[in-house]
Amino acid sequence: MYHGLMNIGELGRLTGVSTKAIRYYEEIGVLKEPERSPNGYRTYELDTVDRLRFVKDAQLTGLSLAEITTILDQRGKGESTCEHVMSLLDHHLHELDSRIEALEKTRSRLVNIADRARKLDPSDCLDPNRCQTITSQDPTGEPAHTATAAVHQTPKEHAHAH
Amino acid sequence: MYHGLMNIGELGRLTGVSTKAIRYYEEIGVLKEPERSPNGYRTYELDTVDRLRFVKDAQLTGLSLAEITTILDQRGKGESTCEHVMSLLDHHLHELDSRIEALEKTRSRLVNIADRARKLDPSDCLDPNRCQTITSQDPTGEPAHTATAAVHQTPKEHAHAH
DNA sequence: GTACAGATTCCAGTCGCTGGAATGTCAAGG
DNA sequence: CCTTGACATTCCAGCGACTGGAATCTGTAC
Repeated sequence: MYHGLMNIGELGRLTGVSTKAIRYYEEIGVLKEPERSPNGYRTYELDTVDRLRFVKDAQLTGLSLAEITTILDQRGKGESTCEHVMSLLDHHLHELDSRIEALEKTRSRLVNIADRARKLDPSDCLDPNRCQTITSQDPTGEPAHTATAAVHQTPKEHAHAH
Repeated sequence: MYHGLMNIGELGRLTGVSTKAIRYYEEIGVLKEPERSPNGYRTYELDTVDRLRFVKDAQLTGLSLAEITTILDQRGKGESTCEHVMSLLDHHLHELDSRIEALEKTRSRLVNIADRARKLDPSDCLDPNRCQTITSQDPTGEPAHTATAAVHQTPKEHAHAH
């Protein structure tokens, strides 16, 4: 403990990252391969904690693991990457904005639909290939198929988010 | 054309869904298997257009294909599903809200970081396992690791969105 | 000895598709 | 008849960021 060496479980506990994820990071090159103790266990040094936390923080800002890896790699070569990081951040700020915008559009669409649904005759719901609740064309005349594209670019969350 | 039969490309053109996606929908049971013409081509009837458009619209509201399938299936059995749909919609409204909230948190975090970065000494950036720009703990004292969880539940969009 | 925790590997699955390869079909034009 | 080209078919692989499980080993405690 005081010697600054640990194996994967401890590293996971310190960083809040699952051992599965840690091994995965190693596999895709986010984390470099650690030393192994004679029994084959991975042994990490304390600074890996920092590294992993960096990864977590960078993810939090919306960077992909691939992008994080490029940052880490460039840094490893001793090059200043502030500008690199800044431009990535800028890029992601814009992406975030458009994602938020798309979600809000979806949200208001959903609210509209729910409102309309509450006023509908439930017996209409039996029509085999239509559902008033969802399918109905807006009386506002909004063309469903141009509006469609925007939100298509903002797919779903993964199932493991639960 | 006037007989209301078409093959997959035409269906795709009418709905704005790729042929790949259509076959995929069939595979996972969103669309039932169509008739085949003697040459083995799928032949769709006109009402499939409605059905596919329903799928698109339902996706727009944030429903997963699995959920859409349950709606379609229940409807096929002639059961009224308005309540079912409504509760799904309600559920997704809440989900949407928390996703938007998470994104906005991320956004403001990002803006903070960028602001702070602009005031930093670039030479600090060479420290091997830290990056002032990203890693630094907020002086506001926000505990990075509780804040972390929320956004972790809102993973990234897919690369094909471009 | 015998649990039990924790480590290792590999394989499969998630979600909603997309891309590509290898092959077959059909209509038009030379 | 042959070729060209646009369509169709199938299957296999991959994206991203993991998670879950199986089968197997290691290490410690009782």
